[in-house]
Amino acid sequence: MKQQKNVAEGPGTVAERPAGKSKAPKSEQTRTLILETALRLFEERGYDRTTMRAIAQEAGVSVGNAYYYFSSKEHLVQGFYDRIAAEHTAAVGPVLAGDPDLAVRIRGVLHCWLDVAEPYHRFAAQFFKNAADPDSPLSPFSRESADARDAVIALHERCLAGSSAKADPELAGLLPELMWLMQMGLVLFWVYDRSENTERSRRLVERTAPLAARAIALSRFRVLRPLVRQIHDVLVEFLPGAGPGGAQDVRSS
Amino acid sequence: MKQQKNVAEGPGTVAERPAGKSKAPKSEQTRTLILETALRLFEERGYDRTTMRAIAQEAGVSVGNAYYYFSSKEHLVQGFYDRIAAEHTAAVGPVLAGDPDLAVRIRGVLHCWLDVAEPYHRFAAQFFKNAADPDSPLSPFSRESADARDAVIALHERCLAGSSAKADPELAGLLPELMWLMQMGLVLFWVYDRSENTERSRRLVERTAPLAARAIALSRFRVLRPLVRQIHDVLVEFLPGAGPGGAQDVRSS
DNA sequence: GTCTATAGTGGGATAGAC
DNA sequence: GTCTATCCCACTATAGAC
Repeated sequence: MKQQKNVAEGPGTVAERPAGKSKAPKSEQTRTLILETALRLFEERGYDRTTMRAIAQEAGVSVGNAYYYFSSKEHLVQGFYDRIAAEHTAAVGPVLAGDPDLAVRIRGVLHCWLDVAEPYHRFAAQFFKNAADPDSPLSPFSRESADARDAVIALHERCLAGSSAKADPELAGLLPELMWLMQMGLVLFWVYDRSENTERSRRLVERTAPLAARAIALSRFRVLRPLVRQIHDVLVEFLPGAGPGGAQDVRSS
Repeated sequence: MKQQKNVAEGPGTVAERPAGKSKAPKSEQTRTLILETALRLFEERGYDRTTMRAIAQEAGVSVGNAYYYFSSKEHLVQGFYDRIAAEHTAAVGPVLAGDPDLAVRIRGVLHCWLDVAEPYHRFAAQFFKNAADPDSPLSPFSRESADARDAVIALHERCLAGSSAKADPELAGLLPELMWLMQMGLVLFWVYDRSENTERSRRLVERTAPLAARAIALSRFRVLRPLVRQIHDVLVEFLPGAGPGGAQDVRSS
């Protein structure tokens, strides 16, 4: 496997430019081709064992070209994020339109995520360390992830809004973000989950969803008033969106 | 601080030298030299920017030799773990012997950790991604970290045992582990903390310690009985030590 | 603006001689 | 146990072809 060897004129993919007015964005095609190839290889052989060389070769482009579109190997993963988020949003529709019982709704949303993410579990586990890097733009707390984060939060907002449960009014506004945090916890568990078909993650959802729903319902009880207030204050101070200045970057300012 | 350091087992450890002449095994010397050099450089320039070549050169050995003693760059970090744990245990003594108020005790234990860890913050932030890798032996959930984990849990056990607070009896046995989880959460926050002198992490402790203490105290209330029971069951099923079979490896078995 | 080809840098890790 | 030499890979640089 010396580097001398090259594709020796790859398959005549592409070639002819449509003469005239065809606005076929070739760049977009190439970009997509590289991304799809990368995600496929990631899924097949894992993140670490997929080299940029392999991605380029498999896609029939040069390494330089791959870097032209994606400035690092990590950037390829943003595509994975987007895909999973889109699939989750799509899959969660029936749940949000269905049963108003909060426990059922929470369980539904989280289960949907597990279903959508299942095929990528191996890849995600290998890749996770990169996402956990505080300096990485791929960290869920990074400024670059703010949009994705907000989308998830909005989803949980719909989940809560459509439910029959009533929370403490003071706490209510923070609950979507709190649910986002819960989901992050689930993702963490899932990434470490080695059980068959990530059964344990599913079971965790099964057990914690009703628990969360009950805790939310209980938040209106008088005995709990001081505790709830304390929790509220902590959340306001330390959660991403709610802090003073509404910081975009969560990294402890 | 060179002689007392006996870190883990290496190639030349414990070779039952019928002393006579107390000659420190050369291998152990080399090993220690490499480790100390590495930790110094990590602290000075961060994990990523410290190359194995630099460590070897600074220690006056070859790269191959460094790898002879530490099979990867990550393995050098185990020494860092041990050191921080030892320092924390030492520093926390007065707290455990002091005020029986639970909030004060929890705050004390966590603040101690922040104090001890402070000098390593830069390094830890850079290194964190490696520790977060589910496959890494340095993950807090790995089998290899079980001993360190148990030590921390034991510490929280003393923290709770010496307090005047009374928790729900069913929950009480699980609290030390729950506190470990809380501490892991703090570490996570701390690693992402970019504030001056990690002030925000300190503030988080200040705010959450009384909250945790109150929640523990409230766990005995009648209204909360079902919720507490649910929480108890979840913890039993999903926490490291308590599960069926008492799994050592936390990775969702 | 898109893309190829090639050469090179630097770092983690390893093989095998001594 | 220790070294030197080398591998492999992410990533960069560049010069030019379409």
